[in-house]
Amino acid sequence: MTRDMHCTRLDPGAVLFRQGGEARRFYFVESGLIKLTRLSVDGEERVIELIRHGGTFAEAVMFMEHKRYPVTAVTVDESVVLGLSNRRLLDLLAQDGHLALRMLGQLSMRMHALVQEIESLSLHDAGYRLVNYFVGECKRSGSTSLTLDAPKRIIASRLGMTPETFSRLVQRLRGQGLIKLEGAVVTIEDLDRLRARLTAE
Amino acid sequence: MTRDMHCTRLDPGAVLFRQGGEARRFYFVESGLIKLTRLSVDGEERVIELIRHGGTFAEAVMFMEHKRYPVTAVTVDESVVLGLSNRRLLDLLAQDGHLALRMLGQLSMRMHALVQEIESLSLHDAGYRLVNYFVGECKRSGSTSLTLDAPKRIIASRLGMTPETFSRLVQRLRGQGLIKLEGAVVTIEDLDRLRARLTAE
DNA sequence: CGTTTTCTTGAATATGATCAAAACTCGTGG
DNA sequence: CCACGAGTTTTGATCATATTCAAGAAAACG
Repeated sequence: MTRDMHCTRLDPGAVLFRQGGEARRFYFVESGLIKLTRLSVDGEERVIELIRHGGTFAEAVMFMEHKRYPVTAVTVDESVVLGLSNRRLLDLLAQDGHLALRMLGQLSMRMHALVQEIESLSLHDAGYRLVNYFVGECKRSGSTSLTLDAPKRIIASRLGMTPETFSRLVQRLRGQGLIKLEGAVVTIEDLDRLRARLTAE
Repeated sequence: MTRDMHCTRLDPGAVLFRQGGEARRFYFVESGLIKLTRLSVDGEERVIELIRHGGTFAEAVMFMEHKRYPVTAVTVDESVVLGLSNRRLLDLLAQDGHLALRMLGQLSMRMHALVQEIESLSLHDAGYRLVNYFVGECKRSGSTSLTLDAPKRIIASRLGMTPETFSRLVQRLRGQGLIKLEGAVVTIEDLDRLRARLTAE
């Protein structure tokens, strides 16, 4: 009926919104994969975050005075997203007193992650960041292997390095017998030795 | 009476809380200057944010499940801060429905800044970040000069570079007649030419 | 298949870090 | 007022990491 809530299926490469555009709605990911990117003046693109099933994004912007998206959102895989208008969100917040607290919690987690990212970028080298990513993904899934669910060049950008560097570092880890790589599946061979790199060195 | 709200005067170098510590309260800065830093495993420190008069910090953490400070807070100058307990904040939120929205707004701004920082770190070089800082400070104050209100080594860390690099870059800008430096006061000589560096190059 | 994009590998380069030492600042006490 | 010492800043020389450019291999796509 109203247009303040709508569910859409999107092809890969579809643009949900652009950095700097007026923020009218925020999104919930039903399925698929969305990349949030930031463009520099000279057109370089950096992936800030990857959003998967169950994730929300752009919810933060709704509460700013100048409602402009700070990032561009583009689908990586075919995705189904639920969009909610600014207005609708405010209604929901009014109805449910706890929702605001839950959102504050969400944003806090997000901020925490961003702070970690900044630390990582300025205090650690690319090798560290890559290993940290592998170890982190394994911890999340509880498994000893992980699937790169986006093109490597996207992951590389997400980790703040070029595809070339990413490739070289992966090769090196392979050469040291720490990981195995079959297509998009990374298997950790020696998790302990990998973890050790994050503390010592 | 209760200890859920207290105002303190602090000498320079005082530690308000440490990264990883249990988050019991958040803070409001009456006067002075606070640095929020992040420590890497090998003890390197990176300044994430500088908080001045009127600023709040650590308010985000209150809403997370694992309430642990993600940064360390240390006074740079003598400062007066107001501390509010977790409990007290929740009371205030219950009383004032709009407060939650205002806080969401605050956090959004903060997140926006962090995203910008990540972009800046991965897409731009140190020279860009320095100029960007100068231009940004001037825009904020409306003036054509700015005072470095913290030791240069702190500013350098905030900008994600070493003191040495900071010093060298400032010298270069001076040599090009773009800025003037007298003690801690930076005067912009040629704002247009400085701004031009942020777009082109 | 042919075409396009992604990935890998190599060589050269550059930016910023590190190490080291000198110059400067500033507070303290003789 | 000057000397001293701790901390900060500047400057120089060297070095390392990651980027860039280029080209070939592999994979994805129609």
